[in-house]
Amino acid sequence: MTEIEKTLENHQVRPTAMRILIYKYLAEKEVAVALTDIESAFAKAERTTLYRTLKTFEEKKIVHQIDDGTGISKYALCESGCNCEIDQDLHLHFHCNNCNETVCLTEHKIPQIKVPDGFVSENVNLVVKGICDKCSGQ
Amino acid sequence: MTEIEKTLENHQVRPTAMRILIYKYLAEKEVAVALTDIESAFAKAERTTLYRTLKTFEEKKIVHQIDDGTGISKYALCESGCNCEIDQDLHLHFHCNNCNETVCLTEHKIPQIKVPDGFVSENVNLVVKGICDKCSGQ
DNA sequence: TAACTAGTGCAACAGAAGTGCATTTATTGA
DNA sequence: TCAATAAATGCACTTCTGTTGCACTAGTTA
Ligand SMILES: [Mn+2]
Ligand SMILES: [Mn+2]
Ligand SMILES: [Zn+2]
Ligand SMILES: [Zn+2]
Repeated sequence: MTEIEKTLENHQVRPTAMRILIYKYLAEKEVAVALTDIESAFAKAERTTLYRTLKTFEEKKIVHQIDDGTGISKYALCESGCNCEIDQDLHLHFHCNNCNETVCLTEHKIPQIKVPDGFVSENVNLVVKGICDKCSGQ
Repeated sequence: MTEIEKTLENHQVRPTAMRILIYKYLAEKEVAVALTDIESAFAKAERTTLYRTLKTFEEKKIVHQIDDGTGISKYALCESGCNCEIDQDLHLHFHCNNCNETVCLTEHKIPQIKVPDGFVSENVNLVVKGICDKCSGQ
């Protein structure tokens, strides 16, 4: 049993061939991926299967969904520092206006946000847009 | 010439009947509105007209678009404190998980966010989700 | 092995966003 | 004032993303 298979089972996800492939793909990418990205990477796979795999991964906290403001859902593996389970203390995301890629900045936590009286904050989504390290050329 | 007509012309938007109505609608609502909201408020109007009116308003800085993470674009009038023009110093938005409405918290500015070396921050989108003042009951 | 459960493939649908083009309305200037 | 021009609107259609229903297959369990 491989490392990936163990990881999946730890999250109560049965390690099917497709799931292992998708997990590998996500692990190799350093950026958040959209469903269509996976779709074009696995031309032979069915879109629905990929879709449901992502949903399962999300539900079982293997990946977290990212709303980067493009209108397209992105997904990235939850790593240490992700803290998806507790829905608190989340990291921020960076979307590059040049290469259009979105990355997790897991080491950058979202600061405490004050809201007016009467409002109850449950969670926070923070996306910084600009130029990423690869594109800024430095 | 009414106040609204003046406002539209100040932004280089010709004050047609439809535009004035939509502006009024936006001004009366305290929450951010989606295209479909306007659509149902003006049953007789054409969706494309409403769509293009919002685009024009956005382009001319009469409204700002809000991405609240629901996947549906919302729009709200730019007021003093909005600062859309300079794409900096923006306010945060609050999305209620109960009533599903999104409001501008114009008085609440987005704090300065640090990004890693090599990354250049151009703008920031911050959405707090939770329970709004009306729904929290206090 | 039989019964059951989970995963996959295929088809179809829904909603939002966007485009092309003809028609109507408003503006301009001869 | 009226023709030429430009802007706004209405209608039809398309694309894209996400989502669901259902039949079939593979895997698990008793
Ligand atoms: Mn992330
Ligand atoms: Mn706002
Ligand atoms: Zn980039
Ligand atoms: Zn509410």
